[in-house]
Amino acid sequence: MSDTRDLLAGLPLFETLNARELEELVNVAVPRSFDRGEVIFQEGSQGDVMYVIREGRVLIKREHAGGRTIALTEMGPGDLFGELSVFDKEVRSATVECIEPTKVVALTSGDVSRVLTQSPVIAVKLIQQLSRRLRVANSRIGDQYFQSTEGRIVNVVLGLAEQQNDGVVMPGTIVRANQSEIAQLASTSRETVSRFLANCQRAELLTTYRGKLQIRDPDGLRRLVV
Amino acid sequence: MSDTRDLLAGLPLFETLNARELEELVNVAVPRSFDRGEVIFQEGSQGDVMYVIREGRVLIKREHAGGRTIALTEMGPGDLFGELSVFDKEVRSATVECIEPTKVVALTSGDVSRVLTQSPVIAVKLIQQLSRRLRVANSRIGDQYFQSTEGRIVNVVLGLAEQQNDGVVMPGTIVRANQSEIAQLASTSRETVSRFLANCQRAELLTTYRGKLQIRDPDGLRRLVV
DNA sequence: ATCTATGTGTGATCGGAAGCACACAACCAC
DNA sequence: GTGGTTGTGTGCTTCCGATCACACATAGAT
Repeated sequence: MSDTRDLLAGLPLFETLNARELEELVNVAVPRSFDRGEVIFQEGSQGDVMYVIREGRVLIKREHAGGRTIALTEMGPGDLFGELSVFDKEVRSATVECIEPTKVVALTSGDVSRVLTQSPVIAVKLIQQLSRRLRVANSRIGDQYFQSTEGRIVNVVLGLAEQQNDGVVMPGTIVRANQSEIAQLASTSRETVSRFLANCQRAELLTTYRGKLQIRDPDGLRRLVV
Repeated sequence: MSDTRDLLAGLPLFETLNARELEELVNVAVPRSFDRGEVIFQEGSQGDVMYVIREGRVLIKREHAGGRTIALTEMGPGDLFGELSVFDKEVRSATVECIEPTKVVALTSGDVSRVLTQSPVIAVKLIQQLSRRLRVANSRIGDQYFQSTEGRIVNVVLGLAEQQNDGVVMPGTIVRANQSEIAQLASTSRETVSRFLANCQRAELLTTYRGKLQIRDPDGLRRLVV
């Protein structure tokens, strides 16, 4: 599978591997496909496989008795998930659900640790990546308290916009996401998202469609976040 | 400084170092002392030094325009903080304030990375530790949404109780913390903590003092968290 | 064309907790 | 002692946003 090799070679994490090491990894990587709505793994379950997204989008979420759900983050092509359980052998800390038809390659714990212990460079890269994730998580903990609900929704929308468009957000940028998705990422209710987006539309900050929206005035939106 | 060696040798992170490597680290470690209320470093500032707590307690916090403050976590003897900036070279993501007279040893970025690249075992340990921190952070993001304010306060109190008493919480266990500290850790207001603790006292779940409290009925408290 | 699933708009209600404003209590220094 | 600082208890008001309960709009399937 030469596209698996391209995928893995393209990850910052593995870019320092030499051809032979890379080939080893490619040989053990298992490609898998999922439909929209399918769950790749469930919070609380056992598992020591990590995944790299080849195409599609997934939502990393946590659920709670009573049907309440929040999403920790959304991931797309090139993103890596499921590593936590690989490293610390604990059960899955979140559920991963595909919000589009999604293709991934799976790497098992054993395969990864072999590469890891052989290559300190990769270990250091991983440490950096985890550090960054920790920063993001901490910053969200702060935001949940500091920001109003509307501020959080704006953050989510702009965040998705960046993520889905290589970091560039300008008037006209499209964001693929429905209201429930935004609500879960902003830890609020779908109704509140609906009302707020309607207001933004009236204020000509953005235009809404079914399942996506278009940013009209990025700076205007940013100004809503204190 | 032989107690610095004992401190570092006692950390899970460094336990696999051999005598010579350990000695190297001890030689470059700089001991420092802070008073209660002093700030070790501030969110947003530059810095690539990490610290190991020898004695005392610190609060890792984030502040926001308008005086609102939350605490991400409390740390005590043996705990490590400030590593994020060491690994990813970004500015400090949080402020660290001493809530007791505190002694630490400081390790600079250079010293740490030398050890790190030499010893893949330590790198892997670090990855595990960061993974665990990430889990905790994610779980708090969930809790902020899933739990009621009272549930969060209970979680904080029980969490502190464990942390300060080697993981053991039983009737009679003492927790050192004032209401503001608890409020910041639970992201709520001091008044709400006061009211709730008063209720708990009436329900004979715990007894409050000035700056500390005593757990009377751990299970009764746990039952308040759904 | 019709049916079903999926996504959206909006009113009405209602409770929880933040925020303000105090009084009071305990500890510290000198 | 006497004051200053730090910690605590509690009433009152206000308001944000969750929740319930709908109607409606659009997309796909057959």
